[in-house]
Amino acid sequence: MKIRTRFAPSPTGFMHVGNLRTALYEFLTAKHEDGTFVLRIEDTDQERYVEGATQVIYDTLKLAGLTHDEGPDIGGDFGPYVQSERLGLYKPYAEQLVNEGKAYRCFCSKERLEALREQSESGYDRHCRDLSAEEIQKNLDAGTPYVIRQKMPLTGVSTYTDLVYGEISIPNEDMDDQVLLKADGFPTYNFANVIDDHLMGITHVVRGSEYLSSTPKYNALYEAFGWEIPTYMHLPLIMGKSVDEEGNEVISKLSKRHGSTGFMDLVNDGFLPEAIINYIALLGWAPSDNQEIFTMEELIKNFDPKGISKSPSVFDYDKLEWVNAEHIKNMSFDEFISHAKPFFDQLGIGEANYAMLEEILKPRITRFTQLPEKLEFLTKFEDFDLSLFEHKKSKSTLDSSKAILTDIVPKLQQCDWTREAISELLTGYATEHEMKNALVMWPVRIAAAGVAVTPGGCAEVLILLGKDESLRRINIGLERLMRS
RNA sequence: GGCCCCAUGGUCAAGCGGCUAAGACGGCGCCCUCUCAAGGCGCAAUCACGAGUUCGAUUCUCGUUGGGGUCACCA
Repeated sequence: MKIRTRFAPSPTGFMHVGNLRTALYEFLTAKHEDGTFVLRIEDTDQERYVEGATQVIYDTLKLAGLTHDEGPDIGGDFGPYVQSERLGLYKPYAEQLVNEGKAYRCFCSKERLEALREQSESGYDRHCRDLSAEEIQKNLDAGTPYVIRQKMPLTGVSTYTDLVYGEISIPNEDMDDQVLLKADGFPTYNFANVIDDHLMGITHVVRGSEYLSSTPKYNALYEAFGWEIPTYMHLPLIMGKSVDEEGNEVISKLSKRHGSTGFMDLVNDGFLPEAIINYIALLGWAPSDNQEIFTMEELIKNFDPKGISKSPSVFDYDKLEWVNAEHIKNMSFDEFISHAKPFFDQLGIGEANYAMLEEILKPRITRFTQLPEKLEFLTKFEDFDLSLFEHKKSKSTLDSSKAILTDIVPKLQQCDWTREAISELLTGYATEHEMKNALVMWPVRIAAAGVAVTPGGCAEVLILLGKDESLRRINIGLERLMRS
């Protein structure tokens, strides 16, 4: 039988990386076995409805490369895939269980339940579980609102096997008679979930470990209907580092206060979707070899639930940054340029120097959003501190700079403006005067760029600036040195 | 608090009764080098604690401690 997994998010308008990782593992579990990945929108919570939130889900999945095979937008044989369009479907199932004596109507008021919860620390007292037929009829006649609860076993232990955590056992007495149908006739989340998963033929339920202890409740439902229980795969949680009021570093479940942890936030910060996917795949899972950089195809091929760990893992921005840089380094020339072009355009950089830009920038950025800052010297040139000309390691001083620039400017004016020619000119000058390259390169680069740090060396800086601008800046620098 | 789960360096982690306890990120140092990166080399840093089982425990069992999750007519 083909594996079928589903991603069942609530449209909240925000896709947390934790949810995204769950979706990723669901996707990988299915695709590794050539199975089917289903998208189901769980939008039954009217109060939390957010305009356009469903679109955020589609956009995120598309950008992340988690393409679903069935879903509200593309259809499939098990629709509808939006829970709000399935609302009428659940009640008959609940009533079936009532008729079979596996569930019952509970007429208890919310006030009673609340009071109950306050005094006894245990759950519902099963007050309505054994009402007589007369009592039930009386309540029905009186129009008392009711919910439908499932009769849970009173004694014994429920056990199931999770693919990640192994055998999990829960004492039955700890399980409440769970509500299946609410007073408004709508199903509870748990109930709808089981019905939908069964009706949609879901074989593997992949979800966060917060469901570990409530899974026996789900199983009780499958059993009541005589349905096959799916394979479970619970995932360790993703944690974040933050600082508390006292300034101590604390580690807790990932949330908004841990910076940008939404997928779209990360993308806006310059992280590549494929790098984010790569990184979160590694959060809580390790391949059998030591591979760290993966394409989606490789993830699909290598994914194995055996490598999923049980303990929570901390989201590490530094490692994400590194993964992102690796993906950039693995890009082809065209890929690199297509990502960089918007920034180049913005800075007015033409295609002429693309080849060189790719070469010098690729190993120097970890995110494309750093491009404007790296190239800022091209458009911004102010009077800089002359001490920049001093550099111990190159043995560069104000005097040496003055002398070398004076010598070099006329030669540069005659020079062909190519990388090779400029390099040859400068190294040739150094050799001729028995100087280290550094001594002559340093002042030229500083004078032209006006900043200490540039991507690429002297020749590259001069090429990027162009002959006129380079000479203009170098002359300004030289004049300032003369005056000092 | 009850119940469930988890526990290897700062972080991600390999390990599955015998190892000098992998690897990666980050940190530090050196090399390369016209700056900064990239790259190369190296260093520091981990089995939470206590009992067992065993010839031998990071590995198996129990307990302690710590962490997380969960206890709705919310999803």
